[in-house]
Amino acid sequence: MPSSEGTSKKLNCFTCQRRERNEWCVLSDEELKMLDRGRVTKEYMPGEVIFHEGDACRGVYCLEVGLVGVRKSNADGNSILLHLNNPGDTMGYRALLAGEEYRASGEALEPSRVCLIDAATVRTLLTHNPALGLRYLTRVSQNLGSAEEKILHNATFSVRARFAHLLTVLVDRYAESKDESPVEFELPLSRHDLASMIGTTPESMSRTIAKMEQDGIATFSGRRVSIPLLETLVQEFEPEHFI
Amino acid sequence: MPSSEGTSKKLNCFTCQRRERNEWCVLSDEELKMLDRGRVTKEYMPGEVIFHEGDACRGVYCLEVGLVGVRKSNADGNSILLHLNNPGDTMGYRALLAGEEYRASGEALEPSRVCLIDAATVRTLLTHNPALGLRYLTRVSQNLGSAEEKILHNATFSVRARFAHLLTVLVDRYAESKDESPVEFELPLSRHDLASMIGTTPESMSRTIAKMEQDGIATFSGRRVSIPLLETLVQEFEPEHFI
DNA sequence: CGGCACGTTGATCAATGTCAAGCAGTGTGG
DNA sequence: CCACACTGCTTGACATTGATCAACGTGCCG
Repeated sequence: MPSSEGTSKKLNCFTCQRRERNEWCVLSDEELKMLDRGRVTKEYMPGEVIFHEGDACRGVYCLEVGLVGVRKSNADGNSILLHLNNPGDTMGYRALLAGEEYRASGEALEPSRVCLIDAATVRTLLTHNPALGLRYLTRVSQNLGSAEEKILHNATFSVRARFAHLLTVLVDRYAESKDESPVEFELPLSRHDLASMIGTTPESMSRTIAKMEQDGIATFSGRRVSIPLLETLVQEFEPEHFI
Repeated sequence: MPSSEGTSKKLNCFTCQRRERNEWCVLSDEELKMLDRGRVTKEYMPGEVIFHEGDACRGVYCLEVGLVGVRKSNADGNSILLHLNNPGDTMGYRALLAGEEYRASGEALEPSRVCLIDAATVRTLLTHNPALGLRYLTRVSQNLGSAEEKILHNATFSVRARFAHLLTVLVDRYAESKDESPVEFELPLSRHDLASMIGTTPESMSRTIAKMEQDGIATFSGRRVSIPLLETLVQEFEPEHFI
């Protein structure tokens, strides 16, 4: 699904629709010009790696079209899927801002178009426009909050509760409407990737799904999900022990 | 152990020894004056809460003396210990920078002296001195890296491996010297808190400790630990499967 | 003394990982 | 077109981990 909107012969940061949704929205025209000069756009097919854990930071990646998964793995070959990035999202900024190497890998999960903004350019923009830094400061601080939330979540919830939670997040992001019942939508992930998002195995994932179907929480057919009542799903991880 | 060094009759940000070790080191004299005006110092006994999860952010806390644990808990009453803060460390900046409420609580684990820098003051300093913002940007980005590391770590390692890892971290921070064998030092935490740092129960903690003693990894007597060989401890979480 | 927090230990059980097999769908080469 | 391999998913059997519940010892403090 390349270039659904961009029949634009010349793609650039000025005409980029996504810009309103990310940090670059604070840039002046002058700075946008600089951003555009520091940009290299590339297309990736599913499975292709955009940046790799351990690599020196090349800059900030800006997703224009597609879906990108951010993975992190340890020495034993285990890995987890930390984030899903949608069009408009930026990636790789953590490494740049921390002055480190990438500590996770970015991999296209759908055909994607990604712009790389050169590290030197981003650094120049950061010193040039303090508002950009503050913007990132807010963003990274919120990310840190979410990450710490996730640590607690993983430590104290069961696989089933974590999956229920993940499902509601996916509904929020990928379902057309979450107001009608049943809510139906297409999972953007394989079973394996679903499992690695909640830190479990594909086998446990499969069993959890089967059990939740039995309990009438949701029905699964391939990647198609139907949830009769969102409320029941939410109760899986929000115990309403108000007696 | 109050005021081990500060027989200074008048405690302030200029004479504060800790300042060199945190973000405030980038401030000018003028700005330091502002910092000092926005400061309120308070002492806490073990168990006392310094800031509380869910509270509106009052500012940034600066630990001068003592030890503070940062806890996060969920609706069911489970909780984990996210960080340990030592003199010179600052706390609560995540909430301020994200523009959120505190999402964790700070609790004195030892008698502590803590300065609170008023939120408005910090915000003024941030807009006034971009270097401070960049400093925090680096800091928070590194924290985010550690948090994501921890997510992977918790998801893929056993309780024993996680505890071994925690022990090496504690050795780094609290042992006099880690070059002599055996390494000996005093744990700054109760069994319960050790457990909540790696997301397990005190019972499992106890058993893990017992088993590691049997295996000759370390000996425990109350809070006193002795580690014959650091290398063997490290191997508990760094499998050297180079065959 | 009695109560209480802390730590340990035992017994038990549920949750989850591991290993192995099988099945459906898909593409490939003969 | 078929045989084959391959991948993703599911299922079963089993082992292991770790949580839970309960009991008990120890030291501390009123």
